[in-house]
Amino acid sequence: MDEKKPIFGTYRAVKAEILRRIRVRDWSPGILLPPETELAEDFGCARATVNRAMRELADEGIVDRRRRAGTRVSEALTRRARFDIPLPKTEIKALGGQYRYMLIDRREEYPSPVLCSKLELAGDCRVIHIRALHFCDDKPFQYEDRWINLDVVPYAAKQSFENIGPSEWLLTEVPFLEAKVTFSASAADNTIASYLDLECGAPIFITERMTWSEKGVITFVQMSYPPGYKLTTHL
Amino acid sequence: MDEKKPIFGTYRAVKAEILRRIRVRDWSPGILLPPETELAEDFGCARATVNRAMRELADEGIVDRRRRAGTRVSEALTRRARFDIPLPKTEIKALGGQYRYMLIDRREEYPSPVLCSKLELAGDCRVIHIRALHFCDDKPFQYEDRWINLDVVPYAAKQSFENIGPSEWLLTEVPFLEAKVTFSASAADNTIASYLDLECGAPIFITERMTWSEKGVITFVQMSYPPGYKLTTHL
DNA sequence: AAGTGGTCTAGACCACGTC
DNA sequence: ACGTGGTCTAGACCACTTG
Repeated sequence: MDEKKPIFGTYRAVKAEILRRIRVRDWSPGILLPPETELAEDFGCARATVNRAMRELADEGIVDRRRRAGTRVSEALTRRARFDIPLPKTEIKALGGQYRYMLIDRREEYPSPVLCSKLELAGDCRVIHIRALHFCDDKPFQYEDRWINLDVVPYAAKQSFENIGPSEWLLTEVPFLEAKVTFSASAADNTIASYLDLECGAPIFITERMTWSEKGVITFVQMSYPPGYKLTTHL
Repeated sequence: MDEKKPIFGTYRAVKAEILRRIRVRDWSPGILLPPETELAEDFGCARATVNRAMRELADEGIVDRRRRAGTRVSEALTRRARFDIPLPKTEIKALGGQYRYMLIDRREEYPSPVLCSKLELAGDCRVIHIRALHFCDDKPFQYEDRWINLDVVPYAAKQSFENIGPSEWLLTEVPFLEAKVTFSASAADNTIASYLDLECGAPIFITERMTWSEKGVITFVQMSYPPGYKLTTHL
Protein backbone atom coordinates (compact mmCIF):
# COMPACT_ATOMS: atom_id res chain seq x y z
CA MET A 1 0.00 0.00 0.00
CA ASP A 2 1.86 2.95 -1.26
CA GLU A 3 0.56 6.24 0.07
CA LYS A 4 0.26 8.50 -2.90
CA LYS A 5 0.97 11.91 -1.57
CA PRO A 6 1.89 14.89 -3.70
CA ILE A 7 5.43 16.04 -3.15
CA PHE A 8 6.48 19.65 -3.11
CA GLY A 9 10.19 19.42 -3.41
CA THR A 10 11.11 23.00 -4.15
CA TYR A 11 10.56 26.13 -2.14
CA ARG A 12 8.67 27.64 -5.05
CA ALA A 13 6.27 24.72 -5.12
CA VAL A 14 5.83 24.92 -1.37
CA LYS A 15 5.20 28.64 -1.58
CA ALA A 16 2.67 28.19 -4.34
CA GLU A 17 0.89 25.48 -2.40
CA ILE A 18 0.70 27.59 0.73
CA LEU A 19 -0.63 30.50 -1.29
CA ARG A 20 -3.18 28.21 -2.84
CA ARG A 21 -4.39 27.02 0.53
CA ILE A 22 -4.72 30.60 1.69
CA ARG A 23 -6.62 31.52 -1.45
CA VAL A 24 -9.12 28.71 -1.19
CA ARG A 25 -9.62 29.54 2.47
CA ASP A 26 -8.11 26.33 3.73
CA TRP A 27 -6.21 28.78 5.85
CA SER A 28 -8.01 32.06 6.32
CA PRO A 29 -6.66 35.33 7.69
CA GLY A 30 -5.67 35.12 11.34
CA ILE A 31 -5.38 31.36 11.32
CA LEU A 32 -2.40 29.71 12.96
CA LEU A 33 -0.50 27.58 10.48
CA PRO A 34 1.13 24.28 11.39
CA PRO A 35 4.75 24.49 12.48
CA GLU A 36 7.50 24.15 9.91
CA THR A 37 8.46 20.66 10.99
CA GLU A 38 4.95 19.42 10.41
CA LEU A 39 4.59 21.16 7.05
CA ALA A 40 7.93 19.77 5.96
CA GLU A 41 6.65 16.29 6.63
CA ASP A 42 3.35 17.01 4.85
CA PHE A 43 5.09 18.42 1.85
CA GLY A 44 7.75 15.74 1.79
CA CYS A 45 10.66 18.13 1.94
CA ALA A 46 13.26 19.48 4.35
CA ARG A 47 12.33 22.04 6.93
CA ALA A 48 14.77 24.50 5.34
CA THR A 49 12.68 24.41 2.19
CA VAL A 50 9.49 25.24 4.05
CA ASN A 51 11.41 27.90 5.93
CA ARG A 52 12.57 29.57 2.74
CA ALA A 53 9.04 29.61 1.35
CA MET A 54 7.63 30.98 4.59
CA ARG A 55 10.32 33.59 4.92
CA GLU A 56 9.48 34.95 1.51
CA LEU A 57 5.77 34.97 2.26
CA ALA A 58 6.47 36.85 5.48
CA ASP A 59 8.65 39.24 3.53
CA GLU A 60 5.79 39.89 1.16
CA GLY A 61 3.46 40.58 4.04
CA ILE A 62 1.26 37.55 3.42
CA VAL A 63 1.97 35.81 6.70
CA ASP A 64 3.19 36.99 10.07
CA ARG A 65 5.75 34.92 11.91
CA ARG A 66 6.88 35.08 15.49
CA ARG A 67 9.02 32.74 17.44
CA ARG A 68 7.16 30.42 19.68
CA ALA A 69 3.87 32.02 18.61
CA GLY A 70 4.04 30.45 15.18
CA THR A 71 2.94 31.61 11.75
CA ARG A 72 -0.41 33.20 10.97
CA VAL A 73 -2.06 34.33 7.77
CA SER A 74 -1.84 38.08 7.78
CA GLU A 75 -5.06 39.89 8.72
CA ALA A 76 -4.27 42.97 6.72
CA LEU A 77 -5.17 42.04 3.19
CA THR A 78 -2.43 44.03 1.63
CA ARG A 79 0.40 43.48 -0.73
CA ARG A 80 3.78 45.02 -1.00
CA ALA A 81 5.46 46.62 -3.95
CA ARG A 82 8.94 47.93 -4.46
CA PHE A 83 10.53 50.71 -6.39
CA ASP A 84 14.01 52.00 -6.94
CA ILE A 85 14.97 55.17 -5.19
CA PRO A 86 15.78 57.16 -8.27
CA LEU A 87 18.89 59.18 -8.97
CA PRO A 88 18.04 62.04 -11.33
CA LYS A 89 20.94 61.31 -13.64
CA THR A 90 20.00 57.65 -13.95
CA GLU A 91 16.34 58.47 -14.29
CA ILE A 92 16.90 60.93 -17.11
CA LYS A 93 19.29 58.69 -18.95
CA ALA A 94 16.75 55.90 -18.71
CA LEU A 95 14.29 58.21 -20.42
CA GLY A 96 16.81 58.75 -23.17
CA GLY A 97 17.33 62.40 -22.33
CA GLN A 98 20.40 64.54 -21.94
CA TYR A 99 21.18 65.19 -18.30
CA ARG A 100 22.34 68.54 -17.00
CA TYR A 101 22.87 69.64 -13.43
CA MET A 102 22.81 73.18 -12.11
CA LEU A 103 23.55 74.41 -8.62
CA ILE A 104 21.26 77.24 -7.59
CA ASP A 105 22.50 77.92 -4.14
CA ARG A 106 24.74 76.43 -1.47
CA ARG A 107 25.11 77.81 2.03
CA GLU A 108 26.20 76.68 5.41
CA GLU A 109 23.57 77.38 8.03
CA TYR A 110 22.47 76.79 11.55
CA PRO A 111 19.26 74.86 11.14
CA SER A 112 15.98 76.54 11.89
CA PRO A 113 13.98 75.11 14.77
CA VAL A 114 11.47 73.53 12.44
CA LEU A 115 14.24 71.87 10.48
CA CYS A 116 15.85 70.70 13.71
CA SER A 117 12.75 68.86 14.73
CA LYS A 118 12.35 67.42 11.26
CA LEU A 119 15.94 66.22 11.11
CA GLU A 120 15.98 65.20 14.74
CA LEU A 121 18.96 67.47 15.28
CA ALA A 122 20.43 69.20 18.27
CA GLY A 123 20.14 72.98 17.96
CA ASP A 124 23.84 73.74 17.89
CA CYS A 125 24.84 71.78 14.82
CA ARG A 126 25.51 73.02 11.34
CA VAL A 127 23.97 71.99 8.07
CA ILE A 128 24.55 72.66 4.42
CA HIS A 129 21.52 73.88 2.54
CA ILE A 130 21.58 73.20 -1.16
CA ARG A 131 19.15 74.06 -3.89
CA ALA A 132 19.69 72.70 -7.35
CA LEU A 133 18.04 71.93 -10.65
CA HIS A 134 18.24 68.84 -12.81
CA PHE A 135 17.48 69.20 -16.51
CA CYS A 136 16.36 66.70 -19.09
CA ASP A 137 17.20 67.95 -22.56
CA ASP A 138 17.41 71.47 -21.18
CA LYS A 139 13.93 71.32 -19.73
CA PRO A 140 13.72 71.52 -15.95
CA PHE A 141 13.06 68.03 -14.67
CA GLN A 142 13.52 68.25 -10.93
CA TYR A 143 13.95 70.96 -8.34
CA GLU A 144 15.97 69.81 -5.35
CA ASP A 145 15.94 71.36 -1.90
CA ARG A 146 18.33 69.62 0.44
CA TRP A 147 19.92 69.82 3.85
CA ILE A 148 23.00 67.82 4.76
CA ASN A 149 23.93 67.18 8.37
CA LEU A 150 27.54 68.25 8.93
CA ASP A 151 27.74 66.33 12.17
CA VAL A 152 27.36 63.11 10.24
CA VAL A 153 29.01 64.15 6.98
CA PRO A 154 31.61 66.77 7.98
CA TYR A 155 33.57 66.49 4.72
CA ALA A 156 30.55 67.75 2.82
CA ALA A 157 31.80 71.16 3.95
CA LYS A 158 34.62 70.84 1.42
CA GLN A 159 32.40 69.93 -1.48
CA SER A 160 31.15 72.80 -3.61
CA PHE A 161 28.43 70.78 -5.36
CA GLU A 162 28.97 72.91 -8.43
CA ASN A 163 29.69 70.05 -10.76
CA ILE A 164 28.18 67.09 -9.04
CA GLY A 165 24.70 66.69 -7.64
CA PRO A 166 24.39 66.06 -3.93
CA SER A 167 22.38 62.87 -4.46
CA GLU A 168 25.14 61.41 -6.51
CA TRP A 169 27.90 62.62 -4.23
CA LEU A 170 26.20 61.36 -1.10
CA LEU A 171 25.41 58.00 -2.61
CA THR A 172 29.04 57.30 -3.37
CA GLU A 173 30.45 58.89 -0.24
CA VAL A 174 28.01 58.07 2.51
CA PRO A 175 26.13 54.85 2.08
CA PHE A 176 22.97 54.93 4.08
CA LEU A 177 21.44 52.26 6.17
CA GLU A 178 17.90 53.36 6.14
CA ALA A 179 15.67 55.72 4.26
CA LYS A 180 12.15 56.95 4.56
CA VAL A 181 10.46 58.23 1.44
CA THR A 182 7.24 60.17 1.22
CA PHE A 183 5.21 61.04 -1.85
CA SER A 184 2.65 63.77 -2.17
CA ALA A 185 1.13 66.32 -4.50
CA SER A 186 1.20 70.04 -3.97
CA ALA A 187 0.73 73.35 -5.72
CA ALA A 188 3.86 75.07 -6.98
CA ASP A 189 4.77 78.17 -5.01
CA ASN A 190 6.45 81.15 -6.67
CA THR A 191 9.96 79.86 -6.22
CA ILE A 192 9.35 76.40 -7.50
CA ALA A 193 7.13 77.58 -10.31
CA SER A 194 9.81 79.89 -11.62
CA TYR A 195 12.54 77.27 -11.46
CA LEU A 196 10.44 74.57 -13.04
CA ASP A 197 9.08 77.00 -15.59
CA LEU A 198 5.46 76.58 -14.50
CA GLU A 199 2.51 78.72 -13.58
CA CYS A 200 2.22 79.39 -9.91
CA GLY A 201 -0.21 76.87 -8.42
CA ALA A 202 0.53 74.16 -10.97
CA PRO A 203 0.31 70.65 -9.52
CA ILE A 204 3.73 69.28 -8.70
CA PHE A 205 4.76 65.85 -7.61
CA ILE A 206 6.87 65.87 -4.48
CA THR A 207 9.06 63.20 -3.04
CA GLU A 208 10.72 63.74 0.29
CA ARG A 209 13.48 61.57 1.54
CA MET A 210 15.32 61.26 4.78
CA THR A 211 18.30 58.97 5.15
CA TRP A 212 20.17 57.73 8.18
CA SER A 213 23.52 56.16 8.89
CA GLU A 214 24.65 54.67 12.18
CA LYS A 215 25.56 58.17 13.32
CA GLY A 216 22.21 59.78 12.68
CA VAL A 217 20.38 61.67 9.97
CA ILE A 218 22.52 62.18 6.90
CA THR A 219 20.26 64.31 4.82
CA PHE A 220 16.75 65.47 4.17
CA VAL A 221 15.68 66.32 0.66
CA GLN A 222 12.55 67.52 -1.03
CA MET A 223 12.32 66.98 -4.76
CA SER A 224 9.68 68.62 -6.93
CA TYR A 225 8.69 67.43 -10.36
CA PRO A 226 6.59 69.27 -12.94
CA PRO A 227 3.26 67.81 -14.09
CA GLY A 228 3.57 64.75 -16.28
CA TYR A 229 6.15 63.04 -14.13
CA LYS A 230 5.26 59.50 -13.13
CA LEU A 231 6.92 57.16 -10.74
CA THR A 232 6.41 53.46 -11.39
CA THR A 233 7.03 50.39 -9.34
CA HIS A 234 8.36 47.16 -10.61
CA LEU A 235 7.04 43.84 -9.42
CA MET B 1 51.75 29.88 14.03
CA ASP B 2 48.06 30.37 14.40
CA GLU B 3 46.58 32.38 11.58
CA LYS B 4 44.43 34.98 13.21
CA LYS B 5 41.69 35.61 10.74
CA PRO B 6 38.43 37.34 11.55
CA ILE B 7 35.47 35.03 11.33
CA PHE B 8 32.12 36.05 9.94
CA GLY B 9 29.89 33.29 11.10
CA THR B 10 26.47 34.76 10.42
CA TYR B 11 24.90 35.89 7.19
CA ARG B 12 24.37 39.32 8.73
CA ALA B 13 28.03 39.66 9.52
CA VAL B 14 28.94 38.48 6.04
CA LYS B 15 26.51 40.93 4.49
CA ALA B 16 27.86 43.78 6.58
CA GLU B 17 31.41 42.90 5.66
CA ILE B 18 30.61 42.76 1.96
CA LEU B 19 28.84 46.10 2.23
CA ARG B 20 31.85 47.51 4.03
CA ARG B 21 34.19 46.35 1.30
CA ILE B 22 31.95 47.92 -1.30
CA ARG B 23 31.82 51.15 0.68
CA VAL B 24 35.56 51.47 1.08
CA ARG B 25 36.00 50.68 -2.60
CA ASP B 26 37.72 47.39 -2.01
CA TRP B 27 35.11 46.33 -4.50
CA SER B 28 33.87 49.16 -6.68
CA PRO B 29 30.88 49.25 -9.01
CA GLY B 30 31.16 46.88 -11.92
CA ILE B 31 33.82 44.73 -10.26
CA LEU B 32 33.51 40.97 -10.36
CA LEU B 33 33.41 39.52 -6.87
CA PRO B 34 35.07 36.24 -5.91
CA PRO B 35 32.87 33.16 -6.20
CA GLU B 36 30.85 32.05 -3.21
CA THR B 37 33.10 29.10 -2.46
CA GLU B 38 36.11 31.35 -2.17
CA LEU B 39 34.31 33.91 -0.02
CA ALA B 40 33.03 31.17 2.23
CA GLU B 41 36.58 30.09 2.86
CA ASP B 42 37.73 33.68 3.42
CA PHE B 43 34.94 34.35 5.82
CA GLY B 44 35.28 31.04 7.57
CA CYS B 45 31.70 30.01 7.04
CA ALA B 46 29.57 27.74 4.89
CA ARG B 47 28.76 28.62 1.32
CA ALA B 48 25.07 28.71 2.19
CA THR B 49 25.77 31.57 4.55
CA VAL B 50 27.54 33.59 1.90
CA ASN B 51 24.74 32.70 -0.47
CA ARG B 52 22.10 34.04 1.86
CA ALA B 53 23.98 37.29 2.33
CA MET B 54 24.53 37.68 -1.40
CA ARG B 55 20.95 36.84 -2.23
CA GLU B 56 19.73 39.62 0.02
CA LEU B 57 22.20 42.07 -1.44
CA ALA B 58 21.02 41.14 -4.92
CA ASP B 59 17.46 41.56 -3.74
CA GLU B 60 18.28 45.04 -2.55
CA GLY B 61 19.83 45.90 -5.87
CA ILE B 62 23.36 46.25 -4.51
CA VAL B 63 24.88 43.46 -6.52
CA ASP B 64 23.94 41.70 -9.73
CA ARG B 65 24.29 37.97 -9.92
CA ARG B 66 24.20 35.64 -12.87
CA ARG B 67 25.04 32.02 -13.13
CA ARG B 68 28.39 31.30 -14.56
CA ALA B 69 29.01 35.03 -15.01
CA GLY B 70 29.38 35.59 -11.29
CA THR B 71 28.49 38.45 -8.97
CA ARG B 72 29.22 42.09 -9.67
CA VAL B 73 28.76 45.25 -7.69
CA SER B 74 25.82 47.01 -9.25
CA GLU B 75 26.68 49.93 -11.52
CA ALA B 76 23.47 51.77 -10.87
CA LEU B 77 24.00 53.42 -7.54
CA THR B 78 20.46 53.06 -6.41
CA ARG B 79 18.59 51.62 -3.52
CA ARG B 80 15.24 50.00 -3.24
CA ALA B 81 12.37 50.84 -0.96
CA ARG B 82 9.08 49.14 -0.34
CA PHE B 83 5.60 50.20 0.52
CA ASP B 84 2.32 48.52 1.20
CA ILE B 85 -0.30 48.71 -1.46
CA PRO B 86 -2.93 50.43 0.62
CA LEU B 87 -6.54 49.45 1.03
CA PRO B 88 -8.61 52.57 1.77
CA LYS B 89 -10.38 50.99 4.71
CA THR B 90 -7.13 49.89 6.31
CA GLU B 91 -5.48 53.18 5.53
CA ILE B 92 -8.22 55.22 7.15
CA LYS B 93 -8.45 53.02 10.19
CA ALA B 94 -4.70 53.34 10.61
CA LEU B 95 -5.19 57.10 10.67
CA GLY B 96 -7.75 56.64 13.41
CA GLY B 97 -10.63 57.82 11.26
CA GLN B 98 -14.10 56.48 10.65
CA TYR B 99 -14.35 54.75 7.29
CA ARG B 100 -17.32 55.11 4.99
CA TYR B 101 -17.77 53.82 1.47
CA MET B 102 -20.10 55.18 -1.18
CA LEU B 103 -20.75 53.82 -4.63
CA ILE B 104 -21.23 56.59 -7.18
CA ASP B 105 -21.82 54.60 -10.27
CA ARG B 106 -21.59 51.04 -11.60
CA ARG B 107 -22.13 50.06 -15.18
CA GLU B 108 -21.28 47.25 -17.51
CA GLU B 109 -19.60 48.52 -20.64
CA TYR B 110 -17.77 47.57 -23.73
CA PRO B 111 -14.37 49.11 -23.21
CA SER B 112 -13.38 52.13 -25.23
CA PRO B 113 -10.45 51.68 -27.60
CA VAL B 114 -8.16 53.70 -25.35
CA LEU B 115 -9.07 51.55 -22.39
CA CYS B 116 -8.55 48.43 -24.45
CA SER B 117 -5.01 49.35 -25.21
CA LYS B 118 -4.40 50.32 -21.61
CA LEU B 119 -5.82 47.07 -20.26
CA GLU B 120 -4.33 45.03 -23.07
CA LEU B 121 -7.81 43.77 -23.90
CA ALA B 122 -9.44 42.37 -26.97
CA GLY B 123 -12.12 44.70 -28.33
CA ASP B 124 -15.07 42.39 -27.85
CA CYS B 125 -14.88 41.85 -24.11
CA ARG B 126 -16.94 43.41 -21.38
CA VAL B 127 -15.84 45.35 -18.35
CA ILE B 128 -17.46 46.80 -15.28
CA HIS B 129 -16.83 50.46 -14.74
CA ILE B 130 -17.10 51.59 -11.14
CA ARG B 131 -16.75 54.98 -9.58
CA ALA B 132 -16.78 55.29 -5.82
CA LEU B 133 -15.83 57.48 -2.91
CA HIS B 134 -14.09 56.60 0.32
CA PHE B 135 -14.61 58.87 3.30
CA CYS B 136 -12.56 59.47 6.40
CA ASP B 137 -14.73 60.92 9.15
CA ASP B 138 -17.21 62.06 6.51
CA LYS B 139 -14.58 63.95 4.58
CA PRO B 140 -13.84 62.66 1.10
CA PHE B 141 -10.57 60.79 1.27
CA GLN B 142 -10.27 59.01 -2.04
CA TYR B 143 -12.04 59.04 -5.39
CA GLU B 144 -11.86 55.71 -7.16
CA ASP B 145 -12.30 55.12 -10.86
CA ARG B 146 -12.06 51.47 -11.74
CA TRP B 147 -12.50 48.97 -14.53
CA ILE B 148 -12.80 45.26 -13.91
CA ASN B 149 -12.18 42.75 -16.66
CA LEU B 150 -15.17 40.39 -16.86
CA ASP B 151 -13.21 37.89 -18.92
CA VAL B 152 -10.96 37.28 -15.94
CA VAL B 153 -13.45 37.94 -13.15
CA PRO B 154 -16.84 36.97 -14.59
CA TYR B 155 -18.53 36.71 -11.20
CA ALA B 156 -17.92 40.41 -10.63
CA ALA B 157 -21.02 40.79 -12.79
CA LYS B 158 -23.11 39.58 -9.86
CA GLN B 159 -21.61 41.94 -7.34
CA SER B 160 -23.39 45.26 -6.89
CA PHE B 161 -20.52 46.97 -5.05
CA GLU B 162 -23.05 48.93 -3.11
CA ASN B 163 -21.86 47.86 0.30
CA ILE B 164 -18.33 46.72 -0.29
CA GLY B 165 -15.54 48.55 -2.08
CA PRO B 166 -14.14 46.90 -5.18
CA SER B 167 -10.57 46.94 -3.80
CA GLU B 168 -11.67 44.97 -0.81
CA TRP B 169 -13.85 42.59 -2.76
CA LEU B 170 -11.20 41.90 -5.36
CA LEU B 171 -8.51 41.37 -2.79
CA THR B 172 -10.43 38.61 -1.08
CA GLU B 173 -11.89 37.09 -4.24
CA VAL B 174 -9.17 37.32 -6.83
CA PRO B 175 -5.65 37.20 -5.49
CA PHE B 176 -3.31 38.79 -7.95
CA LEU B 177 0.08 37.67 -9.00
CA GLU B 178 1.50 40.91 -10.15
CA ALA B 179 0.79 44.58 -9.90
CA LYS B 180 2.17 47.72 -11.40
CA VAL B 181 1.66 50.94 -9.51
CA THR B 182 2.21 54.45 -10.79
CA PHE B 183 2.23 57.69 -8.82
CA SER B 184 1.75 61.16 -10.16
CA ALA B 185 0.33 64.58 -9.46
CA SER B 186 -2.36 66.28 -11.45
CA ALA B 187 -4.88 69.10 -11.34
CA ALA B 188 -8.41 68.18 -10.31
CA ASP B 189 -10.90 68.33 -13.15
CA ASN B 190 -14.51 69.32 -12.57
CA THR B 191 -15.72 65.85 -11.73
CA ILE B 192 -12.99 64.99 -9.29
CA ALA B 193 -13.03 68.44 -7.72
CA SER B 194 -16.72 68.18 -6.96
CA TYR B 195 -16.46 64.70 -5.50
CA LEU B 196 -13.43 65.51 -3.40
CA ASP B 197 -14.89 68.85 -2.40
CA LEU B 198 -12.06 70.87 -3.92
CA GLU B 199 -11.60 73.81 -6.20
CA CYS B 200 -11.16 72.89 -9.81
CA GLY B 201 -7.45 72.77 -10.57
CA ALA B 202 -6.42 71.83 -7.04
CA PRO B 203 -3.38 69.53 -6.93
CA ILE B 204 -4.35 65.94 -6.42
CA PHE B 205 -2.23 62.92 -5.77
CA ILE B 206 -2.95 60.07 -8.14
CA THR B 207 -2.07 56.45 -7.88
CA GLU B 208 -2.86 54.11 -10.72
CA ARG B 209 -2.73 50.40 -10.36
CA MET B 210 -3.01 47.52 -12.74
CA THR B 211 -3.13 43.96 -11.51
CA TRP B 212 -2.77 40.66 -13.30
CA SER B 213 -3.60 37.07 -12.61
CA GLU B 214 -2.54 34.08 -14.69
CA LYS B 215 -5.48 34.74 -16.98
CA GLY B 216 -4.70 38.35 -17.74
CA VAL B 217 -5.49 41.82 -16.50
CA ILE B 218 -7.87 41.77 -13.56
CA THR B 219 -8.43 45.43 -13.04
CA PHE B 220 -7.20 48.91 -13.66
CA VAL B 221 -7.87 51.63 -11.12
CA GLN B 222 -7.12 55.28 -10.75
CA MET B 223 -7.31 56.70 -7.26
CA SER B 224 -7.29 60.42 -6.54
CA TYR B 225 -6.47 61.95 -3.19
CA PRO B 226 -7.02 65.54 -2.08
CA PRO B 227 -4.05 67.76 -1.12
CA GLY B 228 -2.42 66.80 2.15
CA TYR B 229 -2.35 63.10 1.45
CA LYS B 230 1.06 61.51 1.84
CA LEU B 231 2.25 58.06 1.01
CA THR B 232 5.19 56.78 3.01
CA THR B 233 7.50 53.85 2.57
CA HIS B 234 8.81 51.70 5.30
CA LEU B 235 12.37 50.50 5.40
C1' DA C 1 33.08 22.09 -21.36
C1' DA C 2 33.40 24.09 -17.27
C1' DG C 3 32.51 27.29 -13.66
C1' DT C 4 29.11 29.88 -11.36
C1' DG C 5 25.09 30.54 -8.65
C1' DG C 6 20.53 28.06 -7.27
C1' DT C 7 18.68 24.95 -4.40
C1' DC C 8 17.80 20.82 -1.44
C1' DT C 9 18.93 17.87 2.53
C1' DA C 10 19.58 16.20 7.21
C1' DG C 11 21.04 17.44 11.14
C1' DA C 12 22.10 20.59 14.75
C1' DC C 13 22.06 24.43 18.04
C1' DC C 14 20.16 28.66 19.52
C1' DA C 15 17.09 32.84 20.66
C1' DC C 16 13.08 34.37 21.65
C1' DG C 17 8.70 35.02 23.56
C1' DT C 18 4.53 32.85 24.91
C1' DC C 19 2.37 29.74 27.82
C1' DA D 1 9.81 25.81 30.56
C1' DC D 2 9.43 24.61 26.16
C1' DG D 3 7.93 24.95 21.38
C1' DT D 4 8.52 27.89 17.55
C1' DG D 5 11.10 30.01 14.09
C1' DG D 6 16.10 31.59 12.95
C1' DT D 7 20.20 30.19 11.38
C1' DC D 8 24.50 27.48 10.34
C1' DT D 9 26.83 23.43 8.37
C1' DA D 10 28.64 20.09 5.08
C1' DG D 11 27.67 17.94 1.34
C1' DA D 12 25.36 17.21 -2.92
C1' DC D 13 23.22 17.81 -7.44
C1' DC D 14 21.49 20.76 -10.89
C1' DA D 15 20.69 24.75 -14.29
C1' DC D 16 22.24 28.09 -16.65
C1' DT D 17 25.42 30.59 -19.61
C1' DT D 18 29.38 32.04 -21.09
C1' DG D 19 34.03 31.34 -23.05
